[in-house]
Amino acid sequence: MYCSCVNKLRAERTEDLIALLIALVHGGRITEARFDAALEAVGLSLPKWHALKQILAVEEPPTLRLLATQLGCVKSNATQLVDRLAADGLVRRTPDPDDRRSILIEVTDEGRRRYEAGTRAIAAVEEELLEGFSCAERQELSGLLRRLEVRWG
Amino acid sequence: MYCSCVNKLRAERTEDLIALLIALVHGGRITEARFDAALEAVGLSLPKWHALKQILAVEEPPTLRLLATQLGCVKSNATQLVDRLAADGLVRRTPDPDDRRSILIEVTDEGRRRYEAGTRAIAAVEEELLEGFSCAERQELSGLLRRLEVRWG
DNA sequence: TAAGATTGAGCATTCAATCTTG
DNA sequence: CAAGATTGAATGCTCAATCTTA
Repeated sequence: MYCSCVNKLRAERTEDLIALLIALVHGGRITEARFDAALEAVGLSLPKWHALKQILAVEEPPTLRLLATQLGCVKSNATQLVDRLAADGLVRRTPDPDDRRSILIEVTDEGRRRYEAGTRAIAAVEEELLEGFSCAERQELSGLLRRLEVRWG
Repeated sequence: MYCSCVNKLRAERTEDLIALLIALVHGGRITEARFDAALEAVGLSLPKWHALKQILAVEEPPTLRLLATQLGCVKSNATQLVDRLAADGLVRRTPDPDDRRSILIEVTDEGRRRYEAGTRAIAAVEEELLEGFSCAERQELSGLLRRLEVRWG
């Protein structure tokens, strides 16, 4: 018997499980909201910051296809995210000289400045959010989340 | 010194923190996606199921205002969620006899059946998602998430 | 036909403005 | 004017269909 929970009544146990996973969804959402609030001060959002991070992470300007893969989303989402970033003047679309079907995404100077300011804003919020957690607890949480992602991601 | 992490280089430590919190956001998202996939089979989504749960949780049909409070969202979101639920025939708007500004939200018979089917679908997915986690680990994760919510929520 | 990108429709969410009623 | 509800615009995401190029 792998878990002593089975001694509980079935209904209670189900409630506990729902509570646990709903808490995980909720925890993710409030974390995202905190990041967004911090990034708003520099004119970014978490998806926008994350996209800039991925574009800057590769040597050559990535295609939309590659960006979507890096972000773990569908192509059309990357298209629209780049639309919004371009409207903000943070990225630029350039044609791919090697394949006329593709376009390459470049980060502008302003985009790079914004990304760096965003990274500082994020770091500050992280300190605040994890303030009450010991190193062991952080590693525990990190390990559990990593296992979730490996199993389900 | 509350955490041995401080011995790491600043840059590495920041990366670890980002990784942890991004993992939390990601874990919440993939959990939500799994719930949504399971609920799709019964014609629901996680927000719709959650709304039905909250409406059924109170004695008297709640106002939109109360529903928004229960769901932890703004009024306009509750309005539109109820729009979609009503379009599906799962809830019904009725005027509040005590205050002509308010409307009350009632769950239809079909709505109640859908909610119960959704609850069974969710329970099945939960078993699957938490299969590899011991009771102690579940309690650990639950406790950490609860502390996050208390501190940030 | 395949692949890269875009567009259109829909869900879920927020904020700001508005309309009705208290 | 306050409060309840709605509407419109925006962000962010999905899927299905389309357009262009390989």
